[in-house]
Order: sequence, then C-alpha cells, then structure tokens
Amino acid sequence: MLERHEIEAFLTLAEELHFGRSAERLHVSTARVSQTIKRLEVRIGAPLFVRTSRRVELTDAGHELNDAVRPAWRQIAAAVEQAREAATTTAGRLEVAFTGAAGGQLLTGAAELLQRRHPECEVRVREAQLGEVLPWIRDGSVDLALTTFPVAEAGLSSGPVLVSEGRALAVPAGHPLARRESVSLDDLNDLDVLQSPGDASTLNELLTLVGAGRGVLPVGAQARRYYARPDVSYVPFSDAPPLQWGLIWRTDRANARTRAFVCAARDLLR
Amino acid sequence: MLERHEIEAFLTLAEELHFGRSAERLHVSTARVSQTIKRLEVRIGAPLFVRTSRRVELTDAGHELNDAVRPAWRQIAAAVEQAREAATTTAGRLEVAFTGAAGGQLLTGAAELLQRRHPECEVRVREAQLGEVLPWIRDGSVDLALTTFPVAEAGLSSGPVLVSEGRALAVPAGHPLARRESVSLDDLNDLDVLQSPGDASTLNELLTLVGAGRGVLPVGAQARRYYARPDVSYVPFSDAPPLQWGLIWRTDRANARTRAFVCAARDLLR
DNA sequence: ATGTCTTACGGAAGACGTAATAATA
DNA sequence: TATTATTACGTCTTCCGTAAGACAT
Repeated sequence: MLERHEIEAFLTLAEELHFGRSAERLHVSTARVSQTIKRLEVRIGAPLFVRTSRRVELTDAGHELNDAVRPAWRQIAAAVEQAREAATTTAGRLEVAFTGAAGGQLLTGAAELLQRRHPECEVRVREAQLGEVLPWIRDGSVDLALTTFPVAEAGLSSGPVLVSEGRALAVPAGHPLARRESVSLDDLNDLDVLQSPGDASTLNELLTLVGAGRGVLPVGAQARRYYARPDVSYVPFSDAPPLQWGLIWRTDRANARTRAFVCAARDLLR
Repeated sequence: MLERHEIEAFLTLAEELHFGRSAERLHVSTARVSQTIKRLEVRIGAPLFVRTSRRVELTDAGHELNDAVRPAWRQIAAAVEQAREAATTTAGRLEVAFTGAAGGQLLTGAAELLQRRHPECEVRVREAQLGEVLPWIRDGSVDLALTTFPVAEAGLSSGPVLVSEGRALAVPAGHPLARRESVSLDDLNDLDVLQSPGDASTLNELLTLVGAGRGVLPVGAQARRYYARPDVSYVPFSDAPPLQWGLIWRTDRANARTRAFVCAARDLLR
C-alpha cells in the first residue's frame, strides 16, 4: 500500500506537472519528490509520468490512478478535518440533566457561565426524576447528568466532586425523631426506610409518603432548604459520611462541549 | 494528514476491537498498535477508542471517522491493485501497424510468437500506408508501429533496431541507371526524386510513378523481393548508410503488452 | 548557458520490538 | 492470577536536504 507522502507527492505532481512547484507545495526538496515518485513507480510496476528535463506528463496508468485516488484521498482528508473540528469545537447542542432543586440551580449557573464563554454552544438543562438519570445517560438522550457519587458503571466517566453536603433523615413532622438534634445510622434499624425505585419514582412522591407516616427517607441536608414541607422534618445524621455530587457522562460520547461544561461547573463553585 | 500505518492501524483496530489481534494482522507488536493509536488520537484531538484492559470500543468520533475513512481507503487500495495489475498483465488487446510487405511478415511472426507466450493477449496486425503511421501512433489507434529509424518526436519511444537493410534506388526499367551495378548518393543530384507525402501516399503509387518515368525513389533493398515489377528496376546504393527498422510507441501508453511484443519481435530475429 | 530532473551521501526523525509496568476481571 | 493494554528504551529503517551530475532547450 502507498505511504502518505507517496500519495501526496503523486497527487501534487499530477496537478502541477512540475517537480519544482510540487516540491514547493509539499515543503520538501525537488530531489525528494523525484525519489518518491520513482519509488512509487517501482512499487506499481509501471511509469506514472513521462518526463524529460523540460516536460512532465501523466501516462495512461498515471491518469487512471489519479482519477481513482484523488477523490478518495480528499474524502479521507475531509473526514480527518471534520473529526478534528468536532473534537475541538464547542459549537452544537448539549443536554444536561439534574435531579433535585439544588442541582437545577447549580447546573443553570454552570450553563450560563458556559454560554458566556462559548456563545456558540447551545445548552439545555432538564430535570430528571430519580430513576431516569442513568437510562437517559445510557441511551444518549442527555450528554451529562448531575448525580450522587460514586457511579461505578462500565462505559461511564465521572467529573470531580462539585458539592459535598451532609446527610439528613426525612421523618414525619410529628415523629419522635423530629425533635432530635441529630440521628444516627443505627437509628435506621428500627424504622421503615423508603427506597427510591421501589416505593416511588420521584422525590416529592417519596416525601409525601414520609409525610403520611409510611416511612423515613435519607436525603441530603440541602433538602431542608429546597424541599421544606409542613408534614416533613429533616434531622441531620451525626455519623453518615457526606453525600457527594458531580457530573457523569458516557465515556464514548465525551466531547469538547461536555469537557467545557464540566470545567464551567467546577469553576463556578470556586 | 494521517500516515499509512496510522490509517491501517485504526481501521484494523476498529474492526477487531482488540490490540493483540490487530497487531497480529498488521504484523507489528501490540505496543506499536497502542502507540500508533495514541498518537492518532492526539493528532485528532479526541479519543477514538474507549478501552480498558478487557474491552475496546469505538467512541462516537471513532465511529464517524471509521465510516468515512474505510470506504475511501478501500478505493485507494483497489486503485493501486488495479494499476499494479494493469502494469504487469498482458491480457487485453494490442494493435500493431506495419508498412510494406516485408514488415507485415515480420510483425505477423512476432504476433504468433507473442500469442504462444501470452495466449491471453489479443494481437491485431494492420497495414498502414506511409503517411498514416505517425498519426495512428499519435492518436492511439495503434499501440505499436514498425517504421524506419530514427524517429525523433517528443512523446514517442523506440525499441531496438530489428532489421538493417541496404538501400537501393527504384528507377524506371528502361533507365540508363537500371543497367548499373550500383548507384551513388551523388547520382541523385541529376534526377527527380519522388517524395512520400508529396507525390503519392502509398508505396505502390510511388512505384507506379517510377515505372511511368516520373522520377526515382530511394527504397530498402528488400523492395527488390517484395515489390518486383516489370516497369521498375532496383539498383543498390554503393555509399548510403543502411536503412534501419524498429518498433515505436507512445511513451505514455507503454504497457506490459507493448513490452512483450517488442521482446517477441527481438527474439524472433535472433 | 540556463532551467529542470536525477543520483549520491550524510544526518536526523521516528517506526519498531523487547521487556517491564499497570489495570481489569 | 491471567489476560490485556501501556510505558520505557535502544536499534535500525528510511525520510530528508545538500550538493553534484545529467539532460534538454
């Protein structure tokens, strides 16, 4: 098969029909063009150019090769250029998902920062319910999602931790625990703990169940501010490790836009 | 632009999705495939594969590049293979022209030898009149022509001298020179010498003019055997250099068939 | 005599393999 | 632990430019 420099030397010489000008366009010496063409002709087994020191012309074999190779090589060059462009440009659409009101605030801020930096990037921030985040990421309907860490799934990547918040327990307003300063993980053993996909699919539904006395729900401490309700009280955990939030994406769909958004989100929180 | 080894490594890995098997197919080490892909990704500016030590998969960017590059590269490979094939095969048609009865015998013999050697080569031997040889060669209606040397025209090539014959002068049968043993170039000064494209376009027409006493005509000594006529006598030159015959062809249309025919003609006369 | 292609030769870039290392299941 | 991808490094091919040579106008 032909080497890159052979293809380019051939196509250039076929166009210029002059070793000196070809060498200039190729940024090499004329001697190099001569040797490259010579080697190419040996490899093909026939002369591709008829040349005297005054005239260079394509042979029939050269014409045929030129006609077939030129469009194919242009296509490869265009594909590479497009790939390079797609890899570096932030122009285009970016879909970002969050769960929870606090996450929406954060991502909206990040989106605004991103669009100040890259006006050509079109960002849409959507809310996802608890169980929708991973499916949306997997099927590609969103490019990024804000979620709790860690997410250990093959094919997914995670950005840095953006927010770290204490944990709290949502309990019915009249529940004995509601008057406590804090709760412990051990306290959960005596309680009905609601599960996300099992008992209900959205946070508000779960909190409604909590308010109705159907169980308790571990949440992030921010819930007290964003999901304050008369029927629910939030009691901080004394001993639970903090809840960490960050962005995830499908590794095979990472691009300049996702990188820029992750960067904007990180910068926003400094 | 991408190097040949980068393109082939990429396309192979995109197919195999396994560095070891790709390396095997490419006849290089796995380390080389790894480094080549790495460099390619740096050049493009984005990962083309997502890989762990257990799994290799194309990214979106990789898929797009693969879809665009693969058919184009196949086309180039096919064009090169076809050029190589066309350069070496003798299959196909070959048109050969001659002037004069002796030339016809010679080329017919060469054509028979060629077809014994290369049955897949289809040869057609045609007679050309004097002025037709060069036009037919120039416009490509024949691939080879037997003609007198030297032929110094840009774009034409000549094979070896095949036949070398003494020269003779065709004179009217009753002419004083007809009784001479030989003539000299100096004798031409006192005579009307007929010219090929000027006075007539075929040899028989010229000889008819000679027989009619309209002038004399320098010819090859073989004319005495192949163009014996009652109205024309042939007298050898004592001092003219021999007339040399050989094959010519358009340099840019030389191919395996023309080379094989020239070779057969040369071998025939050994 | 001049412009142009080709050949000869020494130097530098990089393509390659081997072997050691890291990471995954 | 076994398989597979990556990194490190020394070797060697070959790509390249310079300079001299060959050829045609």
